[in-house]
Amino acid sequence: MLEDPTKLLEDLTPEQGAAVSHLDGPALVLAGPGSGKTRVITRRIAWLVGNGIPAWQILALTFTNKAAGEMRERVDELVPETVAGRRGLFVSTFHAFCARQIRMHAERLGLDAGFSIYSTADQRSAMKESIASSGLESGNWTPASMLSAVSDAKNKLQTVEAYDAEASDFYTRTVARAYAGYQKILARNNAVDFDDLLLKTAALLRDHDDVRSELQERFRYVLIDEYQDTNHAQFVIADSIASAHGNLFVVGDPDQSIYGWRGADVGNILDFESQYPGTSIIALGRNFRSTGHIVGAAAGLISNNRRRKHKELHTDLGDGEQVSLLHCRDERHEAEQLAEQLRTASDEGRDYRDMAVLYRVNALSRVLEDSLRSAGIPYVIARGTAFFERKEIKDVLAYLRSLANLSDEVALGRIMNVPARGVGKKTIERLGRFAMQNGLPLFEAVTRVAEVDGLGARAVRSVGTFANSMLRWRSALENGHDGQLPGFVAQVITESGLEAMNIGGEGDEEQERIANLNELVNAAAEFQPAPEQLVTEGGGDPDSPELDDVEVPITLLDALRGFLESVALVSDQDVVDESRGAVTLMTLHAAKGLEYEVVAMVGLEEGLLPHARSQEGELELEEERRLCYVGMTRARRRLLMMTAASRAVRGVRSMTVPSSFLSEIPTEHLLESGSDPFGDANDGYTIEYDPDVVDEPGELGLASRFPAGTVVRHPQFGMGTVRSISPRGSVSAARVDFHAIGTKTLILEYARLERVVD
DNA sequence: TGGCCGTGACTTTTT
DNA sequence: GTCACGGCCA
Repeated sequence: MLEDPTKLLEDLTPEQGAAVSHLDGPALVLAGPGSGKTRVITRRIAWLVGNGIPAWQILALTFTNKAAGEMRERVDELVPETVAGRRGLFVSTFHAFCARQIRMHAERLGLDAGFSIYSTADQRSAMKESIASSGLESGNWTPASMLSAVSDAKNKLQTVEAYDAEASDFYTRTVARAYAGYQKILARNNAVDFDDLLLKTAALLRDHDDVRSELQERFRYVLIDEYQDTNHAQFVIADSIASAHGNLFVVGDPDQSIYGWRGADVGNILDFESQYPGTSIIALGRNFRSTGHIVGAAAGLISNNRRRKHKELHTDLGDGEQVSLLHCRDERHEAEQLAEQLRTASDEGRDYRDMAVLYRVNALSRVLEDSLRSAGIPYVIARGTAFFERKEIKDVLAYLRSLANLSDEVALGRIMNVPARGVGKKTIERLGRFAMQNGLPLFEAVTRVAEVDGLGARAVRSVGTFANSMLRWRSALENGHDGQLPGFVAQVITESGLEAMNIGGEGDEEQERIANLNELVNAAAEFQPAPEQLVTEGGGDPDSPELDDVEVPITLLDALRGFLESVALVSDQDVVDESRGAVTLMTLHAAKGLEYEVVAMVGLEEGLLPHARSQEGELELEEERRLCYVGMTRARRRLLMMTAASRAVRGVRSMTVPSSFLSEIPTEHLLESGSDPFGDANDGYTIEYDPDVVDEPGELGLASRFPAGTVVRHPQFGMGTVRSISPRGSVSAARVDFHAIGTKTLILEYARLERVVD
């Protein structure tokens, strides 16, 4: 193919071709759903290589490992690695790219190369500690809210100092203190969080001319996928690398911007033109994915957004099926109907792997799983991090992380007494005090446990044994090579006693835990550093036309660090695997960039989509609408949208209102069916609810169910009479006279009050 | 010290 | 309905 690069353009539309063959200067590709965005990027890479640009000068950035992997694969198909100038292509996620830069220049950022990347759970515990030690004890400051404020700041590249300088009111002053304490803890543990990866890379590029010019020199061509979801930090990083040569090629769709809450700035794509004068703009409006009714329905919906660039969408694939809008009685009914629909599609000859079920919140998956399981329909849930959040896996990872980064006291604290070895809170406290008093890292105190005062003989012996194991493993890491990684992981699992601890019983859970531990060893065996990690160590000399074919040997310690990094940066999408022959269940967010023959969206109700937490402002509402749009446009041939007339949330059942988005879809594209719980009930089920509830849909339902005078029963307080009901924010407070204990105020939504019928 | 149990708190989306 | 934490008992 490469002998004649123009062949790369043959089966493309003129617009696609223009994008692919764009050579120098900034370019913005506005790519509607299904318009061949990935195709354009991969062809373009091949085109550049075919036109004499060495692949190692090309940097392609994505948001998920899955997208990066697919891009690599598809480029391989177009231009095999054996072709001259093809080696060294750098395709990576933003976060992995940044992690690598930080690893290479760790010392300049005050880090050790073995730094840990903190997971959400680690972040929370660090923030908790920060809040506690900053004396912010009054309960109003939750770690979650502080972390989100800190994350916002970091995404805007505000360091502690910058944030502090601007903090003027009580709230921001408080955040500033929590932020400062939090960063101190991260530094002490030689750790960074997700946002730091971006922030520190941006700082590295800003403050170190040599690093910046090296990257600028090497990466003459920068391509970015899903540009609408970049935040300010990512913009600065990309801009800083691409500014020297100006070859910044971005692809995205403002209508699919769904990460505003995470700091993504649609302004990056909307203002691209003015940021980069001379930008070539190419709009891809033809949809190759979906049939007419699906495209029409989605286009009708998104046209309700006021803040957008108008864009025509069209398809040549014919009208196809109308979008089915199916109303169900409740979430169980919805789940059963879903299973039935999937079964029908399968009976029609469609493969389960070509079907996906999308929902707004993860909590919805449970009832769907139950139903699919009992219907015998194979399914997988796309939750990339779920595996690594299991306790037995977290334990092993804490060992590994602690070994990779001896300063990581969060990890060390987790494992000192796991499996239980008689090292309790007191012992850990004394070790900590000893470390503090002598200005030592905690790990040092552990290895010198004999010097610590006040410990019992048993504790000294246990800690000593633990310390010896750690030192032994650590020296194995330093002396080993990368091929030993799976063996090493297995060794730690066994010798630490974690294996014995989990072998305990015979139940399904125990079996599963052991299987998971084995799975982790497999993951280590499958782990390979991304190809680009192997190539450039020193060989990345921008003047060398071709990189060495020699792969630099990697030590076991480096391999472990790479493995832990890949574990820290998995996304939900990364575990989506079409080859499993199963229906994929995932959130709407995780579905971005994917496509399926049959797509079902469930829970299309007010409060869920749009989500209650985003109904305050017009901006948030528009993002919810885009989210709905993203979901709908994942479907190639059949789109099924479902509602439940009543839904139990946190154990409380209430009537729902269909999503307002549904009424924004032009009716000619819709085929509405299903039961109307308020109409006649001869459609196969009977109404099983209290008439009081049915009369009052929505959140009023619960309050109206317990008017003053209602006799109720509470699981703890026994029988009582409702005295009054008053709204309290989004919930209702009830004052109840309990016969046994007197008057109490309860939140209706949480108290499990039962109406007692007399 | 460790494990169990009860209570209370909370519940969007994620690299 | 789920999880985390604190208190209590062995």
